[in-house]
Amino acid sequence: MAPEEPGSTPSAPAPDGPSPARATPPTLLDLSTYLLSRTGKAARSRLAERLARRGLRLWDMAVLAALADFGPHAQRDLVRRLGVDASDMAKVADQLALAGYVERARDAADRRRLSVTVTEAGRALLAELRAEALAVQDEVLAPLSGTERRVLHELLARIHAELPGTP
Amino acid sequence: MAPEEPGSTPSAPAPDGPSPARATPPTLLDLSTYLLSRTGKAARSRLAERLARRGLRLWDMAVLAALADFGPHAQRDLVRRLGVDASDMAKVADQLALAGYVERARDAADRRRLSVTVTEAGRALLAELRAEALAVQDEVLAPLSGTERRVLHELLARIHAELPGTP
DNA sequence: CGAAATTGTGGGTCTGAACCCACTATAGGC
DNA sequence: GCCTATAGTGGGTTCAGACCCACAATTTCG
Repeated sequence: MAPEEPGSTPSAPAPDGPSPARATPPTLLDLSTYLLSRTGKAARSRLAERLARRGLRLWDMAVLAALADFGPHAQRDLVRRLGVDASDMAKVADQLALAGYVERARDAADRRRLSVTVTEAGRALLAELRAEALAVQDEVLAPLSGTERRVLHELLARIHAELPGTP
Repeated sequence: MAPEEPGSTPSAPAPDGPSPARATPPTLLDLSTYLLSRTGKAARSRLAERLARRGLRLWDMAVLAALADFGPHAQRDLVRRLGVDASDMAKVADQLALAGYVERARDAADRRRLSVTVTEAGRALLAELRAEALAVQDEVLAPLSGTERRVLHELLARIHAELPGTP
């Protein structure tokens, strides 16, 4: 299991890297679980940070995307599609409506329902957010070639498709 | 931009999937950022949940791995290597020592330093945790073949290597 | 009609992660 | 010997995410 390596005693300047003893344990690097978790976290936090600068959260983007892709939803359908808590969705929708990115209207057929629709401003915002996400992607995937990025995307898509959403 | 699709009105039973209107917005699925974030989160939370059943956190595993891979560390070196807050590391080390997975001893040369060493119990635990991580990996990467998993691992490793740790 | 279920909302809690400061003990420069 | 820097610790705060309950308005079922 090769447990013996100096590292703590800097007597032998191991050819590991520039800084001393900063390397991640191989036991962790061997785990795809670990790499996936780490890179995923990097991607998420970078995007979240960019959205935060606009006063937005990741859920805001998800809601806009759902509305732009699939058309108007009742709030409960957004809840089902995105797997958020209904109460949290109410808050997100409220914020987005206040900022003018979506419009809410009582459904005439069932007046309990609130039908949510993207506005033009919402679509424009979504386009910008998409650009931000692509920028982050470019940062994170910097070491990969175009082909490699496509391969990665395809593999991740297959994994994602099989993940239990909230069934 | 193909914004028009029924989805909300279940008049047309689109051949999307079994459950109605549960599909993730393509705008999100197109982003490798999103897929990376989602799959990474799935991996991390699954592993975290397994560790929690043993009363452990992810950091415990990271510390054990560092000690097993690189030998004894002063606490401050663990802090540097893993990028944790010194105060938090103190707590983790304390827990691990209490449970008998590591031993702490004052460094004779510099009596401010606490030298942390894995015990046999610690190594045994790490082996079990590694097995748990591999089990999670098998769950998450289920849709991929062996070759594909190797490709994915290699791509992720390259990405991870270029991520700014905390320099 | 009356009872039961559903939709949206407001106001919480609980958890983990990350961070920060004050303090003690020790070391090292001068 | 003094003065500054460093190692570890204890006791916090802050923040986001997920969750949960009680409630009003409304629909639907018996």
